[in-house]
Amino acid sequence: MKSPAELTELFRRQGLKVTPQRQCIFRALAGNEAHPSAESVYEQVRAEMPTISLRTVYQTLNDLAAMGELNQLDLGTGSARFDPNLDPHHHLVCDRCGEVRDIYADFTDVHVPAGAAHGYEVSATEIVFRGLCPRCQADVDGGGTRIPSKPHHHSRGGADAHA
Amino acid sequence: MKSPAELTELFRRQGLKVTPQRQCIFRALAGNEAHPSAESVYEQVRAEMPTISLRTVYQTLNDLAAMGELNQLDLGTGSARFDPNLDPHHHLVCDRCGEVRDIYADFTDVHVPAGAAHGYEVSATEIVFRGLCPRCQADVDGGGTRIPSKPHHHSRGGADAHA
DNA sequence: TTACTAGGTAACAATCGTTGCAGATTACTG
DNA sequence: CAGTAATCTGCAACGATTGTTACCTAGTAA
Repeated sequence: MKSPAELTELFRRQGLKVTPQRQCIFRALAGNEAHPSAESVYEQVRAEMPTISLRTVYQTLNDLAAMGELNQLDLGTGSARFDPNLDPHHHLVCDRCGEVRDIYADFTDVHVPAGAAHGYEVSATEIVFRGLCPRCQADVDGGGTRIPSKPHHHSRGGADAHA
Repeated sequence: MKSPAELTELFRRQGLKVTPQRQCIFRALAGNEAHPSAESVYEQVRAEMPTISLRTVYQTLNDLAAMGELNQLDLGTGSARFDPNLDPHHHLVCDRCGEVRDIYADFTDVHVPAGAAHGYEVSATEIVFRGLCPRCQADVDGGGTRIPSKPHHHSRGGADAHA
């Protein structure tokens, strides 16, 4: 993702206003490798701007995603995750706490076998490795942060792992 | 997935009762390659049992998934999808209508590069190819079924594509 | 067949994540 | 510095899924 300063300029060029709320969100995302959920960004931003609304966070995150400055991921952790890392990469997800880590590797040879595409025009390939993070391997029964048994619902910082 | 008859026996062995509702759901899933959502299975089953509740469908699908007789997928289409196909395979998803198709190919060489696992114990690898199904390629602006993701609401079996 | 009982079912409410709205507010322009 | 359109905030609304509970029934023992 671009730097807060570059995003500021980009927003202006697009006729969008650069509000303190937005700048604060830009800062919260800069270099953020935690793949935060909207709720998580909200918590972080709220430390600096206690009156910001969750609605505004969603709004800005969606705007950034629409502009391609942010990737929105749905990894089955119950809520959308936002990834400022725009380089081609894949993910490693902890089935228990929902932590997400980036995986860099050349998987350009992974493609739909000829004849199995069913006429689809494939535009993206996503590879997700699932398993247990080291912390959860040790904490198998314990009370650590956990993804709700069944997918969907709840976050409370939970999805962002024991980060 | 096992046949309705085999599932019936399996449920009995587990001390679970085999009700007409469950058998109806077993039948709805047998050989179903549409990767239906709970709502979709509900619609299908309701044609035969108009009084069945959506709650019962969820309950049974969850039971089947817990027993490993069904795979629950979260492909970012807005709702969970259930896949009776237990053979190792991957998926092709239409970004517009949410249709899902199975892809069989040997991707056993796809793995987390040594040293990039961050200590994770990887238990599964999921590959999702995203793009546009042939129908949506032609129907780019039209009023065909669409994933509700961002736009307005009102769906009704929407996630199951123009099936 | 009949009565029993562990489970199941249906209907309803609640929860979580996310978005639609409406009125108050403010960043940018002239 | 004022005008206007874009934003912000708070809250209601929504879709997907699960909790609760009061009846109901499949499977079984008698």
